[in-house]
Amino acid sequence: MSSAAQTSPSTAPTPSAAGSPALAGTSDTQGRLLEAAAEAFADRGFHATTTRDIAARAGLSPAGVYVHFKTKEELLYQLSLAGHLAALELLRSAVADHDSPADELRAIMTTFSRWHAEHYRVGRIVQYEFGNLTDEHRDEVLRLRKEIDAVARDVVTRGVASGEFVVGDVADTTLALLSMAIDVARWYDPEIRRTPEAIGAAYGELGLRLVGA
Amino acid sequence: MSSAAQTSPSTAPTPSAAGSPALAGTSDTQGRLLEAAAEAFADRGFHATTTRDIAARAGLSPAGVYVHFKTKEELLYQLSLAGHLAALELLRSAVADHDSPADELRAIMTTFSRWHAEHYRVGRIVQYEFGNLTDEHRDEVLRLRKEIDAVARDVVTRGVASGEFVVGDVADTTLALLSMAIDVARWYDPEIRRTPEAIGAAYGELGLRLVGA
DNA sequence: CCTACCGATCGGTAGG
DNA sequence: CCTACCGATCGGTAGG
Repeated sequence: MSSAAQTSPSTAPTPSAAGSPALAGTSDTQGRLLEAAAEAFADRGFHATTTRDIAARAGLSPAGVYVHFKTKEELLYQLSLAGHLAALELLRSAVADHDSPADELRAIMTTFSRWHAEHYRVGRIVQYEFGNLTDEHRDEVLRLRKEIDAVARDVVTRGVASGEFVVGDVADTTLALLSMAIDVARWYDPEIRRTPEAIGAAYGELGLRLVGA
Repeated sequence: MSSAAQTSPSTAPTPSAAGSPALAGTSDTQGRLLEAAAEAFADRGFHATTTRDIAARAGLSPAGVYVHFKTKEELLYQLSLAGHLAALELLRSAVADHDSPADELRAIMTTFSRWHAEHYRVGRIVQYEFGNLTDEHRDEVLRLRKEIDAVARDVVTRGVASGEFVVGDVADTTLALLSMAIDVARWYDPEIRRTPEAIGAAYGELGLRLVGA
């Protein structure tokens, strides 16, 4: 239900800048800054967002950002990391909760596309602001992206092996499946009448069609 | 073969800033500026690109951009407009060249995904820099986007009517079809071994699967 | 967490 | 199409 990665519930007053990438309903200043940055980065993009804008949205002075984060990129990194971790965890849970490739694939597509609708701001940051990370941070996040791909590819591979799926090419098909769900973050708008749940359900079925199941 | 919209082959020396959004292999200064801007906008994004960088790539002084374009956004607009026109023309031709919904859909998916690979820079500008246009320019381009959607939706609608296609929901399915092709611009990298042609062929078949044909 | 501020850069213009 | 430049803004820091 939450977009957050697992957060150690440290009530200890550790003001470390490497703090938890909570993002959920936190009301502490660090969480407010992350939420403000998520909104701004998703709406205007990383470079078009000023640290002053983030600070203002969080109710701080222009320099208030730097009390909690070393750089503007650090804010992007925390959001990107938390988003990737959440997405990976979501896919892994979807697979773990089912026991045939078809059910797993439906669950993956349902949960992944729904997530990109519900959390379309973080989704956009994950998918489109990736290139603005530092080299080190990009490399780290890239590892998570490969894990996400691997989870999906594994389901398709097993479905083909069991004869449940018939596909032309596993890699092509996996990529197209993920594309459908990822692109939701681009076109989703909270104003539209389709709910994230309905989108998830539709994409679960579309995913099965793509593998001939 | 070309990414350009129809260009009046004006050899007349009209140095108008409203000149042709050629983008093809033009070697005139305006074309060089557009190509330089396309590279920079696609690689770093609109806001992260400086007019000085564009000018340098085109071999001009820092202020050289303003000889040909009123603002940095004007450059983005010309690229976005030309890209949308090219994409729309491509889809219309694909439909015109075939005479059953299945063949039309395969052609649409093949050409659209191939185009997003071959012209992934312009594709990224079209899909992801859209929000950086001025209100007027965004409205104008939005009309083209709706026409693009309409071409695809019409093919799906006719396929359902003729019984060739079986889909859950026409709008959902159309959106998912376009998503697959559009997302190519996000992940495509000229370094990979898959060619734009191979991607097009694969996506043509994937599109048919999605409509149960 | 704030005030005050700096150095750098940027889009755009003046005036050839 | 260039040189020279301006006004504004921005990320980040000093020093409380």
